[in-house]
Amino acid sequence: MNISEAAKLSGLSAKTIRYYESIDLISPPRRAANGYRRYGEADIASLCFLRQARQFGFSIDQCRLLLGLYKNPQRRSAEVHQLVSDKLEEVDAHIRELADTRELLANLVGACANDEDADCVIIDRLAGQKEQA
Amino acid sequence: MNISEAAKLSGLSAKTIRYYESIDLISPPRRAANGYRRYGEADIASLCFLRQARQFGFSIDQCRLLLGLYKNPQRRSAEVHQLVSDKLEEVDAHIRELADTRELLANLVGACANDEDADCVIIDRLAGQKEQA
DNA sequence: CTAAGCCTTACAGCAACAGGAAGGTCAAGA
DNA sequence: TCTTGACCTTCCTGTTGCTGTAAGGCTTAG
Repeated sequence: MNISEAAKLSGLSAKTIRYYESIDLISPPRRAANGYRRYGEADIASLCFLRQARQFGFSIDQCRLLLGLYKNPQRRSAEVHQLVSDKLEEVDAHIRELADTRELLANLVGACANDEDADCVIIDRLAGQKEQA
Repeated sequence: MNISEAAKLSGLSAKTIRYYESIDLISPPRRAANGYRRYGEADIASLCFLRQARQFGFSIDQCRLLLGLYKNPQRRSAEVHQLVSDKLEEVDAHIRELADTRELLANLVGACANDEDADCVIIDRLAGQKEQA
């Protein structure tokens, strides 16, 4: 099948598929006589795998590792488990960071007069000099 | 003062300060006879303001607006309030998204045998075809 | 005189694509 | 047969917010 059908089946865009090929994330597919890319079932499976992994938040490099494990029948599930728990920690850290930011913002929102005056606690706080902490 | 002292006082890097100038986020400072940038107190205040705003998660474009309000004595605090509540919603949305991802990952981690076997529920789930939902 | 430590500009690169230009190909209809 | 539209190809640019590096000039101490 051509790239647009591969895109439809995998849920990725044709652009993305070509991009994945350009960075050697997937192997180059066969080409038809006219130069068009031809994809088979195994290709589609890899593309679906990648779409899922990306949706789970894995970076391209992490996807590279996961795809390697996916294609390797000699893998140990412990390796996969390790990758995924690392990712989980990563996401947790990110959430904690955002939660902190969220609290700071909520404080600002609560402190602002929200009226027609020029006085603004938010501006004042943002203007605070660098703390020596 | 030269750029490196401005950097120290503001908490930004010299690179970042030059970058902010290049994208017209801050106005170009005066220059000494030798071509070096010279910064004054008002410049430092703007730079500190920007560092704080960035730490609060505001994008460069949002910082542009905030800085405009900061420098405008005719501002209405309601405008500032609006910008910050929008940002708060943005961050909340991001957190919700990450929380969803986190749950999915936690599920995977829990379901994996985590042993020397090649069988791996994680791989199986990631390999699932595109759902028609 | 030279070496360190500032400063300058300008270009390349990161992630993960999306958009668009310029052109080749293919199938269907008038 | 010609044309139209929908495919396909490659290549280049832009996104965000910088950081790194190169290649060179200024300044001050030894």
